[in-house]
Amino acid sequence: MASIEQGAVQNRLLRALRPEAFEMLQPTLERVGLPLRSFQVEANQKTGHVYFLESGLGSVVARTGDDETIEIGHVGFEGLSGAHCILRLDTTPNQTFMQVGGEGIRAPVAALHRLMDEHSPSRDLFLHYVHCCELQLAHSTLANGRYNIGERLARWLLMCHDRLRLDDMPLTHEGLAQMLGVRRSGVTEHLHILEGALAIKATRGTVHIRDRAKLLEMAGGCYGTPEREYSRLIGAL
Amino acid sequence: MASIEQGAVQNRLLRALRPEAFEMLQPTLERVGLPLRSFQVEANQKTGHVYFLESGLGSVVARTGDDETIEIGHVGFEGLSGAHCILRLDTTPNQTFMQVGGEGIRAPVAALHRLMDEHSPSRDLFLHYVHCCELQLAHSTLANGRYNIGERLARWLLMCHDRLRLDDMPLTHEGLAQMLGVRRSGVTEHLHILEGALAIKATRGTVHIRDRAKLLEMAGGCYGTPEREYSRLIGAL
DNA sequence: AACAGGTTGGTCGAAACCGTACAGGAGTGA
DNA sequence: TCACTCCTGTACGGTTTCGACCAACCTGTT
Repeated sequence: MASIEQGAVQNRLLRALRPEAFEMLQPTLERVGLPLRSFQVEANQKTGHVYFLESGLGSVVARTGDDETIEIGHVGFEGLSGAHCILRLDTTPNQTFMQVGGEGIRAPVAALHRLMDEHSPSRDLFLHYVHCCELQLAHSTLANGRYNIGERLARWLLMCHDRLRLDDMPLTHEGLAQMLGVRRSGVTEHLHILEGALAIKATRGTVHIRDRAKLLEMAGGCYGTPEREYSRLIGAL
Repeated sequence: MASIEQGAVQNRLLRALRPEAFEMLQPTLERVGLPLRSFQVEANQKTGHVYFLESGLGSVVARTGDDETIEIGHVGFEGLSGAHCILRLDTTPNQTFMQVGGEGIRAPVAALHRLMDEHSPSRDLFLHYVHCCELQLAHSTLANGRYNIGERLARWLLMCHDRLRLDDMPLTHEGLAQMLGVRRSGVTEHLHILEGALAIKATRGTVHIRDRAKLLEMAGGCYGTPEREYSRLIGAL
């Protein structure tokens, strides 16, 4: 296995590590493929590795007692899956899987903990990342409670666009509906509205971002705060 | 100021500390009153103390760019306000204030950090608490996205009941509406339904819990997961 | 060329929820 | 006692979203 150099890494958390910290982690790192619908974290099962995404999109999903589900977190090259490990937990009731396939770099949880124990700037970096996730989640709560489908959809597409860095995003209406927790045909309808405003172009299995500014406008105040906090604390994407 | 003894403390986090850890914190602790609507955390302003609640109920609220707000967290004697400090941040865009007045014990943030640095079981305790907050928040997202007002109201009353340990809870329809992010009259209507089911009795300014089991039933799967995780990780209430 | 499976477009009535408004009651202070 | 404020009950029309459906369509496989 070729060794992994910090300069060649896409993941923003790995990049944000100081070189000496990266060196500590480096021997334990391993590049892995992350195919569509593969799981990085299963509910209530011990998590052995954290996955620093290089490409693709991961979704963290929560489930209630009566099997309702919704997306509660979004992971791309700006983050990692398995954030509960940062909080010294080996299990969580939530699950994480790839919504859009990609690849990543994984590290054993023990190596992450060693780094956090021995290097406080790195510890703070990861803790701050947890805070960003929490903020993102807070704004999902806000979005679900106070905004309509059109605004939430625009927000979701923006968040996805941030993470995939592709104008052609491989997404289906059905997938979007599951993430947003709404009806599939509701998504279809609102995609048409966004398309009518020339913000996007939707074709079978893909959503093409045509005018990001327009999309921002249509998301209202629903998008933004967590993103600003991320760039303040961890760095611009 | 009389010194504070661990045995006499109501707060579950302070109680869960090992005695030697409590001793480290003890000289910095200070009992304070927490009147209705007082703020413990202001948005984007430096937080000097964390507040371990002894009684009353705190609400963490998020706000979007266009001034929509919603409750994203609930704090009572089981937790503390200022959880972002555990993540080594001195500010957060969210705010925390007392929804029901009470009292608490505050500690300087620096003392909290010292304890977390020098005593890893305490560090883990606080990190686990952050995880519980995150989980609670995740389920608020889920509730707002997938459950109707009646179920969300029942969930909120249960969470409040857990934290206040009072059957007569001082709450107004207006206050509930703001927390849930719905119309005031929607709350009135659903309180009547809960009352019709003999789960509660609502009088001016108070909601009386009459049949908690009934309330659990009416909340559906909307309530429970975060609470179970709290008792697993930190201890039964 | 036919087929199967996944994806999209669209419809229907029903239900939930909203914004707004107003009136009456309960508590509070002058 | 009166005036005032806060809280609660209730109503209205209008909008959003749901649940359930079906038809059409695209894409790769047989």
